[in-house]
Parts: sequence; C-alpha cells; structure tokens
Amino acid sequence: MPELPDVELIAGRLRRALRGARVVAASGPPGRMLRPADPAAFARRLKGRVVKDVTRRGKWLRIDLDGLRLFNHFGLTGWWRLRPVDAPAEPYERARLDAARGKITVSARYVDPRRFGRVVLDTADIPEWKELGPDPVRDGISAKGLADVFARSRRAVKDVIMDQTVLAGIGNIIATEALWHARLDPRTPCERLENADAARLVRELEREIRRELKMREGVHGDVWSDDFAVYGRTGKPCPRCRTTIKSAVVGGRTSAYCPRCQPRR
DNA sequence: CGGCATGTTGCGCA
DNA sequence: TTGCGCAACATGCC
Repeated sequence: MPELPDVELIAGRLRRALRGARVVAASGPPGRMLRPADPAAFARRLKGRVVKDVTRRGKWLRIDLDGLRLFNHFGLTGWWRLRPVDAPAEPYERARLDAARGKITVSARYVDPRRFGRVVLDTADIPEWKELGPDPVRDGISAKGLADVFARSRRAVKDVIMDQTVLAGIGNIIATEALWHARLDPRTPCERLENADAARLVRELEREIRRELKMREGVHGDVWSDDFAVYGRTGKPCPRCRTTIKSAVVGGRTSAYCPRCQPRR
C-alpha cells in the first residue's frame, strides 16, 4: 500500500516500537532486494546496534542506528508488522529486526509478496535518498517552486508531480485524486499551466495527503476504507458531474479522470 | 485464461 | 538534451 501516507504511518509505528531498543537479531531479504546483497553480513552488521530514530522522506523509510542506517523502499506491496519475537514468520516475510528495550522485546517484520521493495544498509545517506525532491509533509510544497518547474517542462503534469526528484512521495493515487480536485487533465503539458493552476494543484496535493493520512489514523489493523473520487473508478460516474470517468495512460501509469471536469488544454 | 495492480529502473528511439 | 514508450522485476486477485 505504499505511498507517502503509508510510509508515514509505518515510520510512526516503528519509531514508537523501536526507538531506544537494541537489535538482538536480524535477517535480511534475499537476492536483489538487499544491498549489499549479503544476508549474513546484514544480520552481523545490525546485531547489537541501538535504534536512534525512524524517519521518512518521500516513499523511503530510514531506520537510524548507532553507526549504521537501514533504508527501505516498500515497492508496490511492502509493509511492516510488529509481532512478538517468538511469533512465527508472517506470510511473505522478507526481513526482520528483533529488538529489546529492557525486558520489552518486539519483532519488526518486513513483508512484501511481490518483492519489488528494497533494503539498503549504509553508513551514510544513499543516492536514492539524497536525490529526492522536497517532501510535501516534511518540507512543504512551494507553489512558486512548482510553477518554476512547470514553466521549464513540456512533460505531462501527472508525470512531473510523480517524479520523485520534483516532489517526494506522490504516487499514482494521490496524483490522480489531486488532479481531479484541481480540475486538471493529467496529460496537460506543464508549460500550458499558469501560476494559478500550480497553486491550486499544490493545495489539492496537500489536501489529498492530509485526507489519506486521516484515513489511516486510528486504524489498528492494516485495513481501511479507500474512498476515491476517480482512482479505480473508470467507467463509473464522476462524483461531481456524473460524467463517465475515463482513463488514459500517462508515464506508463493508468490515470483516471473526468473528461468534463478535467478538460484538455 | 487474460488483464490489471499503490513503484522504479534501464534501454532504445525520436 | 528532452521526452516517451516499453519491458522487466514477481505475485495476487478478479
């Protein structure tokens, strides 16, 4: 379920569970999910370290330990669950950190059926982390900044707001929903957008992120209602004007939109 | 069975 | 240089 709000939720849970705890055992994911691709070294390097903090930037999670950083991207199906240390492995469990804070122990399990996720160990920030653009929650979005990016690009607006070096954390759902709220066709070339469009889009991106964060608040399990205006609703009526929702492919991703509320320009 | 999926990267081509 | 399309990664679900 990984977009910015999902990673934010998990970062908070992991922070509360792991901060100040010492890793007593660890195991890493197999194959290409891990960097360096050496599960034995992964366990060895982590064991005995204390978790200092858990942070998020865009869709990346970073677990800070004393002298080591663990970076994790959820890919398409990544997730974390907190379990008792002696609980059996979760289905599709790919990595785990068993930690102890005094007598309190907890096991953080990284599950990822499709294995598109990444786990990276490094002593410093990795390029994928450093190259991220401003995070809408951590840094805020500057309407002026976005308008400047738009002015210099002919790419489709949806493609640009999902570019992680432009804005960190915007995925297909947030982009699709925010563009509907802002009444912009996802295929609109950026250079045709005016400052007012950029300002409106910034507001709607922020609103959509807040809305999705709220959707997950107070949810104890990992299941919540997903109630979207157009995402996943191709062929159904637009909630605003009842026109049939259409879809187009932008940057290789399905983009639902209302042809009446989001006219082409 | 075919088609689709909340993500990213890398390659070929215009 | 810019931008685009597409395959690949691996698996579940409808």
